[in-house]
Amino acid sequence: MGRHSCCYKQKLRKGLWSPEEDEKLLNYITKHGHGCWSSVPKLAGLQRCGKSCRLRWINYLRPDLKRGAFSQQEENMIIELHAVLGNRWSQIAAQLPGRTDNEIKNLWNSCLKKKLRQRGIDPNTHKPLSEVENDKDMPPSTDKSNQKASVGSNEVSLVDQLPKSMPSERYHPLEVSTSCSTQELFLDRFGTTSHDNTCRPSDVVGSYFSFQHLNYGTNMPLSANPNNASLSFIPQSTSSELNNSTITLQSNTNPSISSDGVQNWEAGSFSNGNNTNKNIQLQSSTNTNFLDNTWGVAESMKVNKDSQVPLQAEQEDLKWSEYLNTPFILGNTAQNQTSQSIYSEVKPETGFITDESCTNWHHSQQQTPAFQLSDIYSKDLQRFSVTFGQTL
DNA sequence: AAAGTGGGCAACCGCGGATGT
DNA sequence: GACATCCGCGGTTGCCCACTT
Repeated sequence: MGRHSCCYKQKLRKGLWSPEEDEKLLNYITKHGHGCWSSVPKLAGLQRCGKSCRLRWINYLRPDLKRGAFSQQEENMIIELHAVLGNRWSQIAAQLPGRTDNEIKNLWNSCLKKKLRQRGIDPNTHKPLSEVENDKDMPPSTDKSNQKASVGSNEVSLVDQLPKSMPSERYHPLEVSTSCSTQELFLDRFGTTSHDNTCRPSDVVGSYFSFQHLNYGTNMPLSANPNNASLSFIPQSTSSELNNSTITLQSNTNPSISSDGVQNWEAGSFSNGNNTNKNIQLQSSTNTNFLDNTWGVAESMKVNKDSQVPLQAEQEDLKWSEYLNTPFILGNTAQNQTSQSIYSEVKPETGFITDESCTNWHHSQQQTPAFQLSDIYSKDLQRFSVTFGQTL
């Protein structure tokens, strides 16, 4: 495992950058691009190592950086993403245009962690502190789902290849048993193209993919249909014309993979009454990603006007923005759900509602241990949505 | 006014993955 | 396959500054 040879060299400046150094680096990269970072300091006339130059560029000099304090939406977004991704700062930063991983990491460590604790939420697990304390009291053997929680992450296990026919009533969080976390599951299944056919997304989505609503300040109705291996986005039925609106992520057997390694997922049958069969190209790339184009969950998320999501009518845009700022809900009865953020007020989460078409695993709020289920499923969904976008 | 303290931030360090030879 | 190099990431450190005593 090699290290930067420049790291061993002496006479290299360390510490804060001077304005002159900034100017040199900025001028050089503006004119020539960074190319090989190890050669940048020499060519730019800097007494720095390449790593230092790269860091300075990424965290400070890059022209697309957004300056200033984080907005509330951005903070919410970070919290939500952290709940999904854990300390994967670079992936979180990828969802926040103009923000760097370092910036987000600092914000988290200095500010957001504190805020969450003040609100009674454990920043590592994103669960209420009381619940976390209870978990600690429990013997390890009684809660396998928590054993996999990694340091600094809230990773929660997911059903691993549950049979399609498994009755939903039997599904209980404590029975969730996996050899890997949800995130790992998706990373494992989606993150590489080298897997054999048993590791396609359809296995996950189609076999037994469960979602529910997560009150992180977003309201994202989705459903999974285990019968046709599809993940559906069901806009909140705030108006009659949207009642039938769905975006179905067709889990094709073989998602197309472009030459740059980006897997392309076609969303079939996006319709809102007036517009049918609109295809949504779901790509995981820095420019167009799952969250950006499909269910960006915060107002601050840019709406890529070039995206292939065909938002034609202004009214439609408005409704989309509503969806993007409301919690994950399964089904189209989301208007009954309170959309208060868990981070605004700690309260037991309500159950989740599935799309009516998904009768195989329909859960009603009355008949399930909704809080536990929702706690797990919602995070699974968010992990899926983000991981889907980030790691394909 | 000086010293102490804590928070925020920029930068460094060390590691692992990817790639080239 | 072994090794070297580069890149990127996450954890940590240390400086700066505002605030308090």
